[in-house]
Amino acid sequence: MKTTTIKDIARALNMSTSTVSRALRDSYEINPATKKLILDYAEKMHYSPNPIALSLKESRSKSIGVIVPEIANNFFSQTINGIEAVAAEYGYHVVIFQSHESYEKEVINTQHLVSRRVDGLLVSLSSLTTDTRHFEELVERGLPVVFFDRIPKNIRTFKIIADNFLGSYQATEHLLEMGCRKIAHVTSPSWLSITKERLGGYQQALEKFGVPFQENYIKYCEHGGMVTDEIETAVQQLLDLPAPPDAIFTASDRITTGCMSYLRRQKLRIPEDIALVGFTNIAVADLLDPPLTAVTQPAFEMGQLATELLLSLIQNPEQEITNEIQCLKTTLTVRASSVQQATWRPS
Amino acid sequence: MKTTTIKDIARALNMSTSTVSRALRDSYEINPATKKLILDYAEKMHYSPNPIALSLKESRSKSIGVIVPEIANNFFSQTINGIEAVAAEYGYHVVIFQSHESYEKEVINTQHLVSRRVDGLLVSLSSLTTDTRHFEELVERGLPVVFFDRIPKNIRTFKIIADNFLGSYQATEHLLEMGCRKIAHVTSPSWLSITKERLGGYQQALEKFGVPFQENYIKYCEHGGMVTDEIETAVQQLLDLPAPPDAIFTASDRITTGCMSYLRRQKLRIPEDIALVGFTNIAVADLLDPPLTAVTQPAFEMGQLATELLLSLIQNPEQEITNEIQCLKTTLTVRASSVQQATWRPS
DNA sequence: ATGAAAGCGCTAACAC
DNA sequence: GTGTTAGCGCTTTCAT
Repeated sequence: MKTTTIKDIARALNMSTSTVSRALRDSYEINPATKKLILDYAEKMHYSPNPIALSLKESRSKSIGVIVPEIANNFFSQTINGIEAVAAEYGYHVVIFQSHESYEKEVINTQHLVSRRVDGLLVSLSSLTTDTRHFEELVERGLPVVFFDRIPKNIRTFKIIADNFLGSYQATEHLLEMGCRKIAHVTSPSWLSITKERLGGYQQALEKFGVPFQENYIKYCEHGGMVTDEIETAVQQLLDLPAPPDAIFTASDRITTGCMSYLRRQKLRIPEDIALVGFTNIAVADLLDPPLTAVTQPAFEMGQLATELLLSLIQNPEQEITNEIQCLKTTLTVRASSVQQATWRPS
Repeated sequence: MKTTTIKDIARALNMSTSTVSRALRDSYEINPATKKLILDYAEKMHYSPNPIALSLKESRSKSIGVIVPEIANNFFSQTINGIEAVAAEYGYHVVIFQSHESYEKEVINTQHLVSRRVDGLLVSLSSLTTDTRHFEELVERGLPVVFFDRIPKNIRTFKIIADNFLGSYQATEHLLEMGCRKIAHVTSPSWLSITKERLGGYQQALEKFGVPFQENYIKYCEHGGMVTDEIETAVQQLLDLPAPPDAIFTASDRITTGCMSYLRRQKLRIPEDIALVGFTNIAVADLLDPPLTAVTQPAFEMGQLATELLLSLIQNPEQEITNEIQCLKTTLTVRASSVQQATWRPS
């Protein structure tokens, strides 16, 4: 598509490109009459500055890269909404890549984005990422990077997370208050930050209630639930225990729905046979059978905050990183999946 | 972040930039020894070509723009997956904008993407778009544009849709076979292509069964369900009819869940009091209460196909547009929301 | 086999 | 108030 350039305008109006450039940027040095002439002509020709030329000149792309495990996921698509909202406001555009929970894809995505010359990076680690040197190196080379949700240890930069510990504590406490004592936890891989944080909250709640922690009630899904099989195996192993759980606390969108689906296929009644609470942002929690008790994260706000920090880092890369980790509150919404009809009345 | 340029390499190795450039592109004219020297040094310095410089030179950005109503939506996030898969394969990156079902935002997004110099555009119209001149003009100016799902009339370019007519026909036929005779249809605004196509299939099924079409069983949601209120008003109006419907056929993710949620709050039993079938790609249809009968679109494939056509158009803008509209098959999955227990047995 | 120079679109330092 | 020029990183034509 042929587009008008400053040069075209200059030639048509018989002046130099710098005059045109200055007029378009509304410089005070340009004669108002000339300015009007140029502006009118530019308007007429649909002139719009070429951002690529500008990027080249100013060696910045005005774009930020985002790497998430997957887009088709309530939590991440909500986060992306927040990211886009802030980015757009500051004139940045957003290039999104998916790791599909694969370490290799994450590394390749990173290389792509760097070679694309994004001005900064927003990352939530894939479930199979244990080695984060590909990011460390970038941070050392001075590229602004902000992590959210699944964050690395030992990389000194901003990180935004939900209060996974407290969210998980509250969910577990709720199950305990409902009378459950054999609470299983089906979660993401053990090495992920969110896994550790959530496991911590779970343990602390147990402790408060004097319920001993049992290792075999914890099941890790390596692929974060991307592989249906791993969820079903985990749940079946739980059901096969000598003392099968009376409740399951699940740690992500996919694990939660996968788990619920499997329990139903096994004809287990929720919550009568087994209670269920999910750490999930699924949109239709109250339309499920039964309505699902859920801990939700402020996904949109997390995306916003992460982007604001990234942009501030882009504008001032030398700034001191205080408040390295910021924690946003989760919300526990109690629904029927964790509450025996007899004992429960809506508040 | 300081990156290595061809110039840096040239200076370091004491040769000209053209030699370096040629070596990096593996030109036959370069002495193998020199070539190796350059390649090794480039490797060592993490050289990667600056795509911005390339874009400027070749006046193409190797990026495509996508405008969808919203990302946090099963259908569109699945489509985007398909888009990204194909784009990545061809070395293109994808810039996504959301219209949030607003005509004004759609126009602004379009301008943004054009001024960003995307090489092509992939669009699904917002529910409030009745005037498509902003796209017509681009197509006339020679920008490759491909539409999917919600497509305009009278713009001569490729369009990908699901077989909305047949999908809708089958859904309605199924309800009729289940014995429903008062079938309401809650759908998107009347002017959208998908609305017309789906209404057409609905009508044809009624006709086949000799059931008269009743205008007051059709409810349009102007904002495509983005506003919860419009859905609830629509459903309530249906329930208030002298002969309230015995079934509702809903036309999108949001309308479907909004409708289901309202019916439940009104303590209507599905399907005993009223059957429900949704034209929706919601992931957890079988976990809902009751499991939801749904017509699903091949969203991923639609994204793939649309992108392939767009890229072909980018590579050859002058090509003749044959097969202007391509139609992919939908799938009807029957679940409990449309089937009385007594009469139904799982196949 | 290698180098010099122009040009992609734009800005800004430096003339005049 | 306006023009000339160099340069952002890269490719490519035209020398040599």
